[in-house]
Amino acid sequence: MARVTEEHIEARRRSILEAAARVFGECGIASATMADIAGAAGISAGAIYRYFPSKQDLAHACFKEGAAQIADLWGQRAAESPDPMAAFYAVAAQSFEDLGTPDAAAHTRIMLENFLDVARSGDEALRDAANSEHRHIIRGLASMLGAVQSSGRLPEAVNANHLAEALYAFWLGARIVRMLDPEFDTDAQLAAVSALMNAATPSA
Amino acid sequence: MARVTEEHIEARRRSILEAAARVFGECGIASATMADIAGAAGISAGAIYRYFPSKQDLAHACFKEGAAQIADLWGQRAAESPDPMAAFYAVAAQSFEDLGTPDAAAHTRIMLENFLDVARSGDEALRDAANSEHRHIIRGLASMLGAVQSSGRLPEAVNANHLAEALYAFWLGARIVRMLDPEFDTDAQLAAVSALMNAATPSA
Amino acid sequence: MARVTEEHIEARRRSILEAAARVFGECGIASATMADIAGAAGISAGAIYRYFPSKQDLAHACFKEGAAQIADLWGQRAAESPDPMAAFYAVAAQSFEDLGTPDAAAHTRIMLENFLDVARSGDEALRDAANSEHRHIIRGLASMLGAVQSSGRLPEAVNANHLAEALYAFWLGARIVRMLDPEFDTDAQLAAVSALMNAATPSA
Amino acid sequence: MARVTEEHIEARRRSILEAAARVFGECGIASATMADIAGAAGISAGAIYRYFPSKQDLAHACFKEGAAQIADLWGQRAAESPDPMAAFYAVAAQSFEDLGTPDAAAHTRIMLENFLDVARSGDEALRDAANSEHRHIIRGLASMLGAVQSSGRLPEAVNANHLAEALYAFWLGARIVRMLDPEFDTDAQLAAVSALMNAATPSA
DNA sequence: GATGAATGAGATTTCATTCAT
DNA sequence: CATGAATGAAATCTCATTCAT
Repeated sequence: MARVTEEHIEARRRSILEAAARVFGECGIASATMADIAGAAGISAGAIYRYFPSKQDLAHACFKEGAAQIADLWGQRAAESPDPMAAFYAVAAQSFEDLGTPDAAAHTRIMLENFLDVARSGDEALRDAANSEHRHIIRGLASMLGAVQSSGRLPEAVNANHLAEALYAFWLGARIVRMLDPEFDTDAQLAAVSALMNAATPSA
Repeated sequence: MARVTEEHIEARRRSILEAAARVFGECGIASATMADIAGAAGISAGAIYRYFPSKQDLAHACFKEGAAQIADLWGQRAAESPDPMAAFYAVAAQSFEDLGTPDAAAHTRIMLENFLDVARSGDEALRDAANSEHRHIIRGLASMLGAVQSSGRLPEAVNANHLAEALYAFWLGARIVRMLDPEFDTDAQLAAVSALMNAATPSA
Repeated sequence: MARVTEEHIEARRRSILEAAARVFGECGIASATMADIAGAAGISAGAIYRYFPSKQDLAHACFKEGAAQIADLWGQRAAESPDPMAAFYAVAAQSFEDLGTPDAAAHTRIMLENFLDVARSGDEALRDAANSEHRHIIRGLASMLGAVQSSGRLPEAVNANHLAEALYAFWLGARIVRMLDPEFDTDAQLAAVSALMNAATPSA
Repeated sequence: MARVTEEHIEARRRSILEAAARVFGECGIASATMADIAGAAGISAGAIYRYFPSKQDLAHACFKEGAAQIADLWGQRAAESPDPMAAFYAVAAQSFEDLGTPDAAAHTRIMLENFLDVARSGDEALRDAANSEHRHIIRGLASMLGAVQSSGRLPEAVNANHLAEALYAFWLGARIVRMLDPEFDTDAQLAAVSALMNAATPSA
């Protein structure tokens, strides 16, 4: 019985989280009301407080959820792809494409709102948490690029770590522009970057 | 205090705008109160309404102010620099550095909030306005890169327009990461990108 | 306090309505504050908004309540009285007397304020609604007078419809003067009108 | 010089009063703003305070202005008409017709608002002032009817004073209904009342 | 004497949160 | 456990009124 209840509780928690992500993404954290979220989750407003102590906490949980999904995406693709650079293109292309789906678009917006919150709160811990997300992805990218460089397909003159950072920044910026402008042609941009890297390859 | 000079009025308007940018940047548009802004501007809350019809309008004016400053920066640097690529590095380096100043940091945050607002409102007109900002800068970048390509310092295999878009996305993403992580080494990233482009230069 | 009975909710609605009528009647719709009404109803100001979407709507509901009471009074008396003219005197005397009670006085004031609102708003629909109230009562009066005339107790030279309108106007005007001047002797006036009608009766 | 200034001041006072009557009549005293009135009078908001100590006082002055006009109307017509009853019809018909003009309509609305104010304020003095207006007119009407009665054209069984009150109430009520419903046929009502009085005349 | 910018005191309305049922 | 009615603390915005110019 306890087992079942526990699962039930977890399921309820997830459904609230999903409803919240949908609503926060749509309206923004500040504009969304607990009643909206409760409605979207099919429960009463008061019930939410059994699962999350406050609206703020709920928003935070939404962000962590989204960040985890992104991290998964990078980690998984990187692991399963034999060609490191292909992994980057695959992940980037995938996440750009995902922006067309309402859920991923909502997560992008929540992520941005969270960045703003973190940037504004002087809270070092929050900042560190957010930054470690970036760094985690960047580290993955850097190790890919290191492998590429070792295989001679990236000139030694280029610092792999810094290029990884630049690619991450590109990926983040492109997601944002694409969020606003669906015609922003991220595939073509990826192709241009790819072409530039190929051209820079000595033997190519 | 009637019959005040036109300049006085304009100065008051500017001081409200600056106070608003400071406060909005610090707290976020939704959390900032008109009383906060009035306090920062050294006037009463009601007085603001003589200059801006609503909080929404005030926020919008702040955003346009910031966008205009950015546009100026790109336009000016591009015009005064003999070497096109140097202009990009200069603008990028300048704006990354500016993020250290409270004003520029505030404008970056306001810009992001505005992006979110625009993305959420289905308003096509708002969206177009925001996108034309991006495209304006990208066009400038693209013409720089076109010149670089004509002079043989960028392989023909790389599409200059798409690379310009990618560089813009990089610049936007880097600003955001840097906003969160002051140690994000944008100069080194610029150097890496620069090195990559040099390596790709045929004669190099 | 969830899962409250339907009756409880309806009772709460009524208590707000009564408090509002009391306060609106006392202070005027514009001067009365939602806090005043909430205080009179023994709840918080915010709670009112669960039952009425705005102050405007609350005021409108108060007016309709009062109008319904008046309409009831006319309809009921007319039906139960065998002698039509006696019904008019009874209704008029009753409503004049009621003006002494705080509730009826409040409703009279609210009615007047509503008349003003309607007269000022160019809204045809509002105007029609208000006018149909008048016409309903006048129609009742006219049919009474028609019966009187048929029985030979009102000269044919007098148009029953127009006299009904005049009596209605008298009734409305007398209510207003009496509202201001409690010594305005409406009973004596009714007697004078009655005497005039009797004198006009041919066979009398 | 002093003379001219004094006249100038009086003229300014009047123009403010007229503008206020227009605006108060249109919007209601509570909704009208001092800025609206100032705009209508072609001066600044602050300037009004040189002529009237407060909005409340200005509203009161407007009411007195309107009351004086009505009193003039009754006094004048009564004096100049040889046939007393004809005077009543003339005044009534005139004031009903006037309701079509914006100024008279505005005054009617202001009068009603003032009635409400007076009824609500417990102020005995205000109440007495308003009531003496009524009584003044009623007294005039009563003396007319007394003359009619003396000449044998009104049965002794009818109390002239009370009938005068009833006619006043009719006149007031009819003005209000007509204000809302321009098709309310006050002339026909007057004719019906007239027919009734004729029918009641013994020798007729 | 006139102006109109500024103030400051609300008023309506909205919600996150609590807690009786 | 869930519900949703109620609270209470803002926050935006409006104006009558004042007073420096």
